Amino acid sequence: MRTAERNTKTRLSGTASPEPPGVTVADPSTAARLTALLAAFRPGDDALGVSELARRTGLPKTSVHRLSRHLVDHGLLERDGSALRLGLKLFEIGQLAVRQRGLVDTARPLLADLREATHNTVHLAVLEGTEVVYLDVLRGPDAPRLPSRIGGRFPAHATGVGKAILAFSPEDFVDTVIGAGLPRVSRRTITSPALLRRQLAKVADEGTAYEREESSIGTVCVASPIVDADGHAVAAISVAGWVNRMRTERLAPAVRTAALALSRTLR
Amino acid sequence: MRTAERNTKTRLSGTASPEPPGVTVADPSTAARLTALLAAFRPGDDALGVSELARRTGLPKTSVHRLSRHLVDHGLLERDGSALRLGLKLFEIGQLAVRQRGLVDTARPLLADLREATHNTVHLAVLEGTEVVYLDVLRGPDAPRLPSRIGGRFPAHATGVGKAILAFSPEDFVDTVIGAGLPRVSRRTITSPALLRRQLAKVADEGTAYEREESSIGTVCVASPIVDADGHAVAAISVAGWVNRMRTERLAPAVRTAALALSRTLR
DNA sequence: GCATGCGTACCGCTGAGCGGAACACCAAGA
DNA sequence: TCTTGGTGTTCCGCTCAGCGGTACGCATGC
Repeated sequence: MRTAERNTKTRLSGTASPEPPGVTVADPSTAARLTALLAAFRPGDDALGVSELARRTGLPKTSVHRLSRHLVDHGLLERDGSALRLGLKLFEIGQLAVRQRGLVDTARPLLADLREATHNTVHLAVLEGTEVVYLDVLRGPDAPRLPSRIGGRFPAHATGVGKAILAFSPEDFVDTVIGAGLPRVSRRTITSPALLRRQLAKVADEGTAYEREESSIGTVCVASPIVDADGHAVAAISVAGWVNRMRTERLAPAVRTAALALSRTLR
Repeated sequence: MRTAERNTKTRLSGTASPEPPGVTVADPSTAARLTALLAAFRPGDDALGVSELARRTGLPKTSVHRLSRHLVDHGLLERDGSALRLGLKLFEIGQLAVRQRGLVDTARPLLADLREATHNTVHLAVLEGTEVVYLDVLRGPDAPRLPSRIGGRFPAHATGVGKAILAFSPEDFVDTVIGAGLPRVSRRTITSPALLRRQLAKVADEGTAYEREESSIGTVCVASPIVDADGHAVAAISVAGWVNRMRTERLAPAVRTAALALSRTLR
């Protein structure tokens, strides 16, 4: 085997399993190594060194060195001295990735209206696995410091948009998410499968999902799904704000209306 | 040689040059092939088929098939039936790429203020080669249909932000851009090196760059560079609007002020 | 001095990647 | 109906791009 199996020796755990702990790449394909390298960059950090990347990916330092040189040659990475950062080309391609869906462009004006009308932060998100990915975030004028970030991820069950999407997704899909576990994000996060299912049933009935300090203390949110012709959710929008300043029930109709309009436009 | 050299036969040009015309990949490295595949997607198009991708990249259909399967496995591409589109993971990584620079986050509030004050579309862009890449675009309420797009490219010499950056860049850099040619974008695009140099000198003197229907007929724009401690431009911001509705001279101080403030904040 | 971290270079082995050939499929046109 | 030309996909033997251990130069900080 060509993979860096030797790395296990440093953390000598008696794992007989084929996959050592960490983010180590099992798949020896070059594509796997390259994506691992790109995915090694995390929200917080700036430029990373070869050694740090090797540590994160589980690849030999030598390999990281060579691969990164290739990626730099093609603009996917950039050199800053001897450190590496994600290249602008990735940003360009990434923008195309969402634009392809058409969702962002179509939703933009409506989201802007919604922010204007509510003076709060509005979100557009899709489901990816058990998490939501924020495609667009328009911050309100007096918005709280929300954990949501364009391109950022968040556990679906802990967000309004997540619950809105799940409520309009096939049953077995919800099972998968629940089966994967409901990690606690804030003090109020729903971690009980039964409670979640009860809430989702209500959401499916009303068309709007509420979230009260389940993702971060001090904030609440109302969400509603964007559905396709079959009634399945493809995305969701939400309005979020301070728990003591925002009356979620009052904003629900606005969010619901915008979501319905968007669903119709996309059809 | 392993590369798809055979492709030249179809367009049998007597090129003895090592690089056949088109976007064909000369570099036989896997990284090159993978990036070529990702870069094959263009702003307009939605999901692409294997054959189309093979045509665009110059790679054998078989290779595209295999490579794309790998990329799909790792989330960089997604399958839609048998067609392929850019994956959401690329969007996520792409967002990190700009966030790493800190520019976007720092500029956001100021750009929002600028839009609020001017009621026009504001831009944040950096220089990449001979073109500018838009990192952020905040559309004004009564904005014209500008060709600028987040993540989009545009020839530097034909935009306000481009001229602002060039005016505060090392001489030899400007030479390179001019040497690469000044393609005409609109009827009013500056294609004369001498005229461009004269304008850049004025921009360097005043700190603001103007653009009058040089990128698209009907629109004008005022721009000002974000400079580092050495006085070199790292980016630029601009306000753009209708040619007959916007008085660029009047907005110049606002743009200049915002740019200076941003430059100071980033230092 | 001597660790310990870094980024980088050398170089022989080898299997992942390669792509031609052939496949099944689905139109549109004869 | 049988082409013809376009898809996407599978097979399989050859081979060179990628691999990674080893080694080096250079900063750090005991």
